[in-house]
Amino acid sequence: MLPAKEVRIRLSRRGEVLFREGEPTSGMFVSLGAEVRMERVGPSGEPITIHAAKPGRSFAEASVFTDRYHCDATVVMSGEIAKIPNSVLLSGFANPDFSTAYNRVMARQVQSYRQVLEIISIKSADERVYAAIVAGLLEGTVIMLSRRIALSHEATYRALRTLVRAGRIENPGRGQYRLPSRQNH
Amino acid sequence: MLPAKEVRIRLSRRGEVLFREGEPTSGMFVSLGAEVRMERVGPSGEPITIHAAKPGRSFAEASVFTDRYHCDATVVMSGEIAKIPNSVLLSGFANPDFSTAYNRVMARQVQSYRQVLEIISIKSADERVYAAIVAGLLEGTVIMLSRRIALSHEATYRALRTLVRAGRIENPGRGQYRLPSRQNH
DNA sequence: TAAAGGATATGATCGAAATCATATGCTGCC
DNA sequence: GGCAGCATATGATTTCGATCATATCCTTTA
Repeated sequence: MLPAKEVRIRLSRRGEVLFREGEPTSGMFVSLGAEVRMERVGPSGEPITIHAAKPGRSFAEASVFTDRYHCDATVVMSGEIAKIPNSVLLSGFANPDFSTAYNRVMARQVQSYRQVLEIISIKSADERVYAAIVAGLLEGTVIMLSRRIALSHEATYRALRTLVRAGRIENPGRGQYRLPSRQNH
Repeated sequence: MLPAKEVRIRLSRRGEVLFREGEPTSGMFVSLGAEVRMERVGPSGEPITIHAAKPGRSFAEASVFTDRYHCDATVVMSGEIAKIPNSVLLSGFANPDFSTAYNRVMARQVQSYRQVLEIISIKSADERVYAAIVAGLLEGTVIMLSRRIALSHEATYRALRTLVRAGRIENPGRGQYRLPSRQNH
């Protein structure tokens, strides 16, 4: 739906700076394999992380609506990154199909963020991990899950163990966890 | 940009419920003068504030892509609220100007959720509260802030006190907190 | 104007998660 | 094959936020 030749895909190396706070905006990005951290410096000069974009996620979507980037974007894990120039995205809005599809993506994002937000608000580690598994957040390693739900990985492992012992989840093999197949009608 | 006659504007009174979790979606809303709080009840029955929509802000934007509302919306301050039916919004995507404007709103939402997510991931109460203030999340009461950043209000008050004592924020009056005006060149 | 309810504020105690520590299994790679 | 690095896993200790408790201030309302 977007002109493919306008979307540039580049391999970005760890340490590379995609944009800095205050620079004129040029476009939004979609990480294909890289991990990018966006941060601002706080009033006392300390870095404040705004967002950590992982592979498959987009970032700087608001670029097209503002004239300056409001944070720094640094590549923390090398990988490919696609860049969609402001002009391309803007002209994409003239296409109803693109507009609808893009908005669906954004709406999903909002929903998923709300869900994670809710899960993180659960105080008990056991219930938090359980809710995360129910929500399908256990993709990849346990450590990645633990970071997603703002819990130490030790606490996450312990919660998983507790849930297994309580029969609320299954542990078919080392490092593998899943909801029980509900034969229990 | 949208057919005016399709957009219903109503005066909503404090305490009125616009929609409840689980109800079929009928449309999204834009607050003109009202303040609306969206919350869900957590697993332990405690209210979790998802979003507090102030005058000029829209909410329930995902309505058009989902069939059920996922939270309760209650009017906490009387005022006018516009309702945009799903069908109207969908046809609005045919209009490039509307698509662009609407996307601006969504991009802002995504940005704000990401930021809150990062802030909640900060373990230290002091740093969490400080980051929240830097992010401009201290609107309304301290208790509302504490719920937004998933911290008990007692811990939030204590963190505020610590930050004031450390000179990182100012406390010009009871219940008032703000970043220092940086005369510190 | 008095009462009620909510926000602000802070002290005391407790428990759960963070942290530190250690060990093993697995995978990639030189 | 052997080493390095990372994920998995769990024990021990500590710390910090949750919780309970209490008091004042302020706004609303009866």
